Amino acid sequence: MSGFTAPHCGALRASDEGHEVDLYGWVARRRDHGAVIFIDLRDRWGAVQVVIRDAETLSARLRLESVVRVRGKVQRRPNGSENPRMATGEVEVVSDDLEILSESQPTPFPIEDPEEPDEKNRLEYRYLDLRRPHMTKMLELRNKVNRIIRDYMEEREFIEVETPILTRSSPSGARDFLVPSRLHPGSFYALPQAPQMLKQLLMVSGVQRYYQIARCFRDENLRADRQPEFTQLDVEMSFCDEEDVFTLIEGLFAQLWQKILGITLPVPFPRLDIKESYLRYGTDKPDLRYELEISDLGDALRETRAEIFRKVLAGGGVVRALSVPNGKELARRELDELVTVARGAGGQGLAWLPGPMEKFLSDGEMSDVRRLTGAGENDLVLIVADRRRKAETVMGLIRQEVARRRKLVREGEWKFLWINPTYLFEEDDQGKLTYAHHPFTRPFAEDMPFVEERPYDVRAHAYDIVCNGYELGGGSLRIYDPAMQERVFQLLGMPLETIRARFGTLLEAFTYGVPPHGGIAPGIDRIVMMLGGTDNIRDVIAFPKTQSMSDLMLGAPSEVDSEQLDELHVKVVPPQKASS
RNA sequence: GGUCCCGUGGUGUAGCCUGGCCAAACACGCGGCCCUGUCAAGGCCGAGAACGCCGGUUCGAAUCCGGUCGGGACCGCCA
Repeated sequence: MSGFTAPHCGALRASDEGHEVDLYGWVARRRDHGAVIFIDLRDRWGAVQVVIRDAETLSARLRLESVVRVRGKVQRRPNGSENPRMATGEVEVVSDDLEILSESQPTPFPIEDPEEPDEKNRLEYRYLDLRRPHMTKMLELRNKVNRIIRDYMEEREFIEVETPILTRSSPSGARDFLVPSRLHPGSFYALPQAPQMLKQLLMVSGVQRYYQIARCFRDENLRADRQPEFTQLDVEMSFCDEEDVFTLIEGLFAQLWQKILGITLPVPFPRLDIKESYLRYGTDKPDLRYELEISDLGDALRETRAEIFRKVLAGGGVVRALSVPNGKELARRELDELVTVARGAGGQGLAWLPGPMEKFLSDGEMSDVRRLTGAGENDLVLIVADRRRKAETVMGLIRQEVARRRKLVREGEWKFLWINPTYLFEEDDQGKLTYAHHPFTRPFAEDMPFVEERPYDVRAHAYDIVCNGYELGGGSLRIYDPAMQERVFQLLGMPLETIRARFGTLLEAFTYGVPPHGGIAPGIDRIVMMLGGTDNIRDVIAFPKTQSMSDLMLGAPSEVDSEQLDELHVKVVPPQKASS
């Protein structure tokens, strides 16, 4: 009998009673009573208890995590010895032949211990980390998500088209990973940050409904929810409007949540203007599982005697506040910790009322503050004054931190929303106009008449989908009208050569009959994170990298032979060591 | 580029703030012995770390200071 066709350890049930089986698996636990030994034999599907008698010769070699084959009979456990905590707990397999296929040394960390091993060890011995049942579940979950996505998209007549990994540096804003060309000295391929241009070209090709579970690469710094390579459900569709995209994606999320968690998500998802999101929540990916809304105190404090506030407002900055319910009971130590959070985000600090600032505020100002923030008797008002973006970032983090500390987050809720509309342009570091998304994002036609006077008020047909404080994806309708496209490039002040070099292919393609189109790209890693109940993207990627982008298991990146470099026409220039 | 947290036997932690009682404690694992029904099995015995690395302060450092390496969280960055 082949072990491949043998029954699964974790699948045995009372109905299998009496069956003679061969089992293959790993020794998960061993309980040695001398003349009788119990082992829990684990495979991907779970574990079952095996009873071994007369096993003197073997017992010493039955090490944890060794791979064994057991032949025996499935029987009901003796009355009273059933284990309700195991799915297979009603039965056991009585061994009459046991073979050790492969012995295991003691593992660098316990496989069965519910406690998480150190991250370093997990990543160095990732193949063992993945053996932990929790991680095996994550792999299975991710597979299930992919399958549901594929079924869903196929049912709606989308076709999956693969796009190249060796491609050309693309228009989006992240740093590229480059691959030197052997045949073209001095030239490089870029790994795709997203198949953006290709999926739009597929619309010109007449594919009409494209999707791809696509690997994307961005050479930017990592976060708990960001890896340098990640996977997107890349979608593009022709002849669609925003509602089509929303409906499609809401349906997909509803199905995922239904099929995996058994939860019915209310659709459609609410929509929130991005400016409003920044104002009220201090972020473009608000967590709506708690209230805590931020208020703007600008109008109330413009003339205040409190110099810090007045100066910031006079200098074009903002003053924002958050009322903490029953915050008066916050200890001074906790306030100091919040100040540390604010400073950690680059903020100047944090003021609070009632508090030391109070004496600089008039009665009228105090009552305005209370009115604007909705603060009651026992509430504490936290205040940040800074340049707008900084104040928003700081307040957003403070809001999160307060919610976490005060346990205001309603666990178990799923607060999906669309960030929409967004705006076409942003200000860059130099105060210049730049695109908020990418230069093909379709503006609201009705907003174009005032683009000269108020460019930052021009709305865009762009959207992000957000859940519980995570951005799960984003997309837009694309410009297909050459006149509109030209206008946008002109407003951005992009030189013709730059446009041709970076977007020439797409613009030319658009002269051959381009359907109006749009798309979106939900991040699969983050979706699996949410469904798997983890807050770390490494838990849903089989072989992830560390924060410094190393693969501790394989030892990547690594140096290569000078012959390889020569062949690629690449010369390494070591970084300048700081002189001591 | 910046801020913050962590680094003690194979593993997970305690000790570090308030240096000496710490060649370092506990649990799991590991080795040996006992035990026919356990399920985190149990009992007894045993091996195993000079406390990431380098330097400094001190009569004395796991404990204080500086640097460095590694892991993590965040800001910047990431349409």
